[in-house]
Amino acid sequence: MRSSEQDNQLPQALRALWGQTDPGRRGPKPGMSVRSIAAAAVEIADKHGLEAASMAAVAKQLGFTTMSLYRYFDSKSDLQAVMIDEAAGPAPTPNRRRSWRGQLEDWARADARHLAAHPWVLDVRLGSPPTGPNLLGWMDIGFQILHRSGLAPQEAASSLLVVDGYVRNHVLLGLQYASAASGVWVAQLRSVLDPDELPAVSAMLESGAFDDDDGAEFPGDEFEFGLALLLDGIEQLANRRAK
Amino acid sequence: MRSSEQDNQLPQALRALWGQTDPGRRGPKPGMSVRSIAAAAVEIADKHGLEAASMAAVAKQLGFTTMSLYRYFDSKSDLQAVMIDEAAGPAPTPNRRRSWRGQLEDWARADARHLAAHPWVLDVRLGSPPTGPNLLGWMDIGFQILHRSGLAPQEAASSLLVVDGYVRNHVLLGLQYASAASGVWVAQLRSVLDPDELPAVSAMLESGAFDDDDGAEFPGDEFEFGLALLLDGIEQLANRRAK
DNA sequence: CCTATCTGTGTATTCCATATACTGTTTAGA
DNA sequence: TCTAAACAGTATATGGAATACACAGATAGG
Repeated sequence: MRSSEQDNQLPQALRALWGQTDPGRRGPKPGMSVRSIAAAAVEIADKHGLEAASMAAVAKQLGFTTMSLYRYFDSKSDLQAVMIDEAAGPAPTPNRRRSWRGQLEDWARADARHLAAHPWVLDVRLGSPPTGPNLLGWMDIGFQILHRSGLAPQEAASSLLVVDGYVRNHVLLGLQYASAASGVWVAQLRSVLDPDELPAVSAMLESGAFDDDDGAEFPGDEFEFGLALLLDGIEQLANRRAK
Repeated sequence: MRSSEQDNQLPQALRALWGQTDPGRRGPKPGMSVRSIAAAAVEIADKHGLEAASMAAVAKQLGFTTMSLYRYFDSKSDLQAVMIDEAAGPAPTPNRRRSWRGQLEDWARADARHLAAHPWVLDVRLGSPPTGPNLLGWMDIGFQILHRSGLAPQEAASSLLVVDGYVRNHVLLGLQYASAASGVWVAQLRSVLDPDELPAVSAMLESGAFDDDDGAEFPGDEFEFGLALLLDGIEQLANRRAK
């Protein structure tokens, strides 16, 4: 029981991230910090996946006991919320020379690179929208860019979510389809698929559209294809608004 | 060790779904089936979330012991793969009167309704693309629709993935933002945000773009907005192809 | 200086996925 | 018809996870 008044507060760990530290400091100084713990957890997740970042593993990495972490985080899911913010890092600054569309493309590519570097981020299921400084920083930059496109606030918000959603999904699917197991997947399907029942998928399989093209840089052509699709749509809307 | 020859096979549970049953039936008849187990698990997940669908809980629901399930599934993640297929159900048949664009809209809306009915589906992290009959059925219908748009196979595949990704993300965000906790989230942000550092997010907050509009039907306007954006892009591409 | 307050520890609980060995059943083949 | 192989479901055990709770020592405000 921390604050019995109104429990609509942010979790303690998140408040710490925003520098909100209640001054009543009596006992010993903390030996760790919310950020340092999250950083250790990120390191583990980067190396061995989200599952490996258990409370015990993180604590061990820092040389403390498992339970010590609970002085900083109410629960593991709070830790993960901060991990995500930590992994995101500060938002990229847009290149002022470029058009809003170009800037939004850059934003999306940076987002994609970040997710590709920390794929486990996609495994974390948050119960609420982001509340960490870094993630809100990304959001802020995105809104700034779209603001200049002339879209109404509502539309800008929706558009950014669409772009972010696209990026997340693309990276996720990329991990699923383009992995080394992709050839395996195609083979598995072939062994089981009835071309009469699922003609379109079968045809797609034969067309080679699903075949491995690894060795491609990231973000690659597929990514740009979909992104352009989206931005076409947004631009069209913005032009309509401008008239 | 099941088949030591080539272990690029589908997991036993998935093969069972496709009716591939190796005939050597000697012992007693199975008292359950891959589908019935998955159905029970879906029921639990629908009611109490994915976490509640533990092997023990599912087995208990069916009146068997935990370990009995391992006769049907090699691992829990296999179970979840089948759960997703089970929850998806058969793909919707497109309305032949509508244009391909209209049919694709319908497809996306059906997808959204399905996900909203089984939100836990979004929590399942699959290591590979779908391999179940129902999900491939959805895929097939989607490809059929896009085939009629005149897009090349590669483009059709990408486009469908983009649409599906959009739907998934929209539902996910919908659960996060539009939940009853949304007002809470806005309040939390207000308590912590510095309008000088994050001007665009702050402005967005004040503009009311994030305020609760629950009681809205699903899929709602937001959904249609983004979907139209996407389809505009796809249609443009298809027109370019048609020329 | 002393005591409330805070940090980190030790221990225990509960839940989970899953390995392994076992019991009993069915049926193919002799 | 007999019998042994193959199979269904069970019992038991292991190791790992999150986290509750009570405590030991440190620190600083009064």
